[in-house]
Amino acid sequence: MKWSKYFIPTLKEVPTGTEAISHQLLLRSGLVHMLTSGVYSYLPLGWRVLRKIQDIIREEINAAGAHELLMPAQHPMELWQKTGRDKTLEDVMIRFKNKKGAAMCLGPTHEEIITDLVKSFVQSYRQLPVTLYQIQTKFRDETRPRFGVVRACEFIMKDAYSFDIDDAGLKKNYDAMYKAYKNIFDRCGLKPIIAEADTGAMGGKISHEFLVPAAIGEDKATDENGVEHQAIEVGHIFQLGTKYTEALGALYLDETGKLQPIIMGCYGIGVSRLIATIIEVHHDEKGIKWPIGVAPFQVEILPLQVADPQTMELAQRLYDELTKQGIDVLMDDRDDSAGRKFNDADLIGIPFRVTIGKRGLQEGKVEIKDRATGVVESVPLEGALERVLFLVKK
RNA sequence: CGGGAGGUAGCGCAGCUGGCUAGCGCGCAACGUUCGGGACGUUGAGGCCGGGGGUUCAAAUCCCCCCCUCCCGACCA
Repeated sequence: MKWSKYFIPTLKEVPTGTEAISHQLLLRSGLVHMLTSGVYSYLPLGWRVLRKIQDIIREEINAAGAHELLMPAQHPMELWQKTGRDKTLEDVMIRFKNKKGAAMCLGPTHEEIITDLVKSFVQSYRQLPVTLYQIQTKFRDETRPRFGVVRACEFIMKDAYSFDIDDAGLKKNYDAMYKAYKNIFDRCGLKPIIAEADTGAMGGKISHEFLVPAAIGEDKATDENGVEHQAIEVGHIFQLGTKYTEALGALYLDETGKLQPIIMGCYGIGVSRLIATIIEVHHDEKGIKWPIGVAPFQVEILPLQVADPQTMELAQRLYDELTKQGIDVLMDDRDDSAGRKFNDADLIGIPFRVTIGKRGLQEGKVEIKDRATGVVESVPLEGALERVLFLVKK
């Protein structure tokens, strides 16, 4: 991607009314734009990051044996009345009446919907277990949205639901998700503290929260040394049991021909919250330092003299070769001052930066900088491609 | 929902004890000079001063009501 043809509206100054570092950097690096409190657009660069995160989630959740689907965002209230959560979640539900006068809401979560769906198709123990998930927008009318996308009124969530014939099956699925979650957060460059937690309005007995220590955390967990941290909840998994399946009549016939309620688990990850959490953990005073797995681009090529044919020819060649190798490359081809291009590069935090300038070219060299470590190396032209490939794949 | 802070150009801000045509920096457009860490000069475009009502010869500025945003707390699947 060429910067001059792309859409990266960076901001030099810290926007008013922002406190959280991640909120400031999300806005300054042109990743998101606020429409109203707690409601955000994801700009091209931010959307790329979200898609990278979603790809990681899909890989790991699929590997845990779950199948992706997509459920509706608008729900009949009738379904929510059956579990009583029309009352317990009343405060956050965005409700409306459709043209026919039916009471509806925008889904704050999907236990009722998935249970109703599974009930329609599953009648026998032979059809179980099954785990389904989606990555979808949730709607919650938060009393107090906070810290940009950390606590938003509209946000992207990965929600998975497992259905089993017994507790042993649930435990197995639960453990598989637990492992998948560890892999996902690890690949996102996060090291969450995993804590047993209250099940709250979700119901069920056992649950674990995945908490990433960060200054703006809304939760507190306690780590293995007994030290309390401020932390952001990025994931939460629940062994729900039969709360929803009994309320909604999701039953199956067991081997003996007896009707039994399906045993359920649910597993959530705040996808859009992750982007902020990653920034909270990976940044410095100059900007974001994306972990390579979620970076919008892996390499930024920064030609300094765009009017110089030799510089641009080399930049273009490197761009083409890296792209051919499947690397996501951003080339800052703007005819702008070196200072601005360097500062923007630091701000948007692409992991590896290749600077091509007259100074280096006279010695037949280009400069490769690792954004995370700050290490700069000067490499000969002919070895540049190999070196970048090595660094990216490491 | 309780408490606090704020709303003036795309962004960051000044002006606010009423008083010239509403300013500054950044950004944006044009031209010229620059060209390895947010360059410089000249010219220019861009404002219902959050909205409504009131006081006054005169309101960004004073009074009343409303809206919006942020922070702390309560709440939080």
